[in-house]
Amino acid sequence: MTITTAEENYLKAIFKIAEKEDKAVLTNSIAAAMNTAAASVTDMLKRLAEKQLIKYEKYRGVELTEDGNRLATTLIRKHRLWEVFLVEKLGFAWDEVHDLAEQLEHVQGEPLIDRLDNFLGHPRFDPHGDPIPDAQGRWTFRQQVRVSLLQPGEKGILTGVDDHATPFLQYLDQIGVALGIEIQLLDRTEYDQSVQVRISGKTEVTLSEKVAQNLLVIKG
Amino acid sequence: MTITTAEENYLKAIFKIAEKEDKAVLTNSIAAAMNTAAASVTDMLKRLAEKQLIKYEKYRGVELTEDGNRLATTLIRKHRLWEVFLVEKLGFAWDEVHDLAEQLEHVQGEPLIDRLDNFLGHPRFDPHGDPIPDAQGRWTFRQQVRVSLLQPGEKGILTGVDDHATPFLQYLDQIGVALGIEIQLLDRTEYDQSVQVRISGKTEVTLSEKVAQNLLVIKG
DNA sequence: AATAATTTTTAGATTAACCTAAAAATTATT
DNA sequence: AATAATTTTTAGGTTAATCTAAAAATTATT
Ligand SMILES: [Mn+2]
Ligand SMILES: [Mn+2]
Ligand SMILES: [Mn+2]
Ligand SMILES: [Mn+2]
Repeated sequence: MTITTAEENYLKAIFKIAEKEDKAVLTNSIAAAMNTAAASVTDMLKRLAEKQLIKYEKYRGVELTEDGNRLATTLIRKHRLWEVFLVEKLGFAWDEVHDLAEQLEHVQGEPLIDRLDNFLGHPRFDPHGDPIPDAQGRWTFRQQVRVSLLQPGEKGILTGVDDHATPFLQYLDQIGVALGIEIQLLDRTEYDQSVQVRISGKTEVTLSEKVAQNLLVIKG
Repeated sequence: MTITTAEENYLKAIFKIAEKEDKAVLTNSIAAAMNTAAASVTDMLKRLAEKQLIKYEKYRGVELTEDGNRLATTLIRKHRLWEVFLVEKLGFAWDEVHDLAEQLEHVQGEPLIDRLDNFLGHPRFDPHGDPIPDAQGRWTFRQQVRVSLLQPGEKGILTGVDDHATPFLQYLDQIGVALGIEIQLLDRTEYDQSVQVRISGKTEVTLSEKVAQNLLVIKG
């Protein structure tokens, strides 16, 4: 049984939606995530169910089977390892790698990804701070908190971003925010919930609530 | 106008056939090279002609246009650069990389291949000794000769192999033949045209005519 | 509970890339 | 030149992946 690129992409989308909300994943959420018509999703769900990669009940939504989960996890592993390669080895910026990784993740061949992992030194996080499951599909969890939830005086190390879109990442570059830096919350403006923060113990900048919500730190 | 993976593969096949024989490339040669039915080739030729990537005259065969030639050249460049990456960086053997490169060559994105080329140090030849066209599509030519055509006493440096199949490459590994080694022809047996050669000034082995025909050296 | 709104599925098409079998064109042989 | 053999194209189908529009099922509201 062979699995297509389209099928892989659906499995990944289902995995990511299920990650957030723990109910069954509905047709429309998938359609939204994949930018396809709901009818196309129904079509694909039938095929995936046929291949035992999801459990599908008409009108009730879907759930990944163990096989489906394993495939989705591997795909995410591949995507994130390629992103590390593109940034660490080829020198791409963190806002430039997603679309390339979307293609590279579908290249088939187990030895390839194992050797790539080895070449990169078994990285546990990708350039956006997202965890990379290991060859056995195990995840690394971290206790992260949004900058928007810090109390004045509290600080943390930036370990992730929630929004991966180019304009956001380039904005962060511009104000000197990168993974690994220290962010201290100085003050919060009640009116719009914007926050003043100190970056790396030096620069002070104001971040909108939206920006602060997309920055994830480990406190301390 | 977007180009599909299948289209790219046809262009490459046409390029490679045209490389050997200088007449127009016929439907059946393409069908043989691609392992598809002749009718499928005709189908594709119409599409490629529609896109101005080939000049196609019914029953008369095809020729690449300038656009088609450029795309085929780029595809070969990508294929061979990825092969260098897989061998040099990931440690694959030279007989293991072709199928992976067949997939990787279709990953879209100009900056990717330029950065990869740079990362690899602008290699001019792939792991099988085949030339890698540069970013402008220029080829490096070398004056190579088959070991089967050497005179007794003559020697050369192995710079290429004509057959890329795994069994052949593994056989070469086994007898200690690799790119860059010196091969000296000691004697030829008239009966079956097999040759005795000295490898790296040390080992002596007998090569069948078929093997000797697939080894390319630069004399001297 | 009946009706309205929303979500999901079905029905029917389309496109790329393949296929087999039959027809047409070209090339080789008598 | 006529016939036979070969090559190529056309005709007609299939499958995966998409779409729009209509029908059916579920959920929300009166
Ligand atoms: Mn990504
Ligand atoms: Mn990422
Ligand atoms: Mn190859
Ligand atoms: Mn090669």
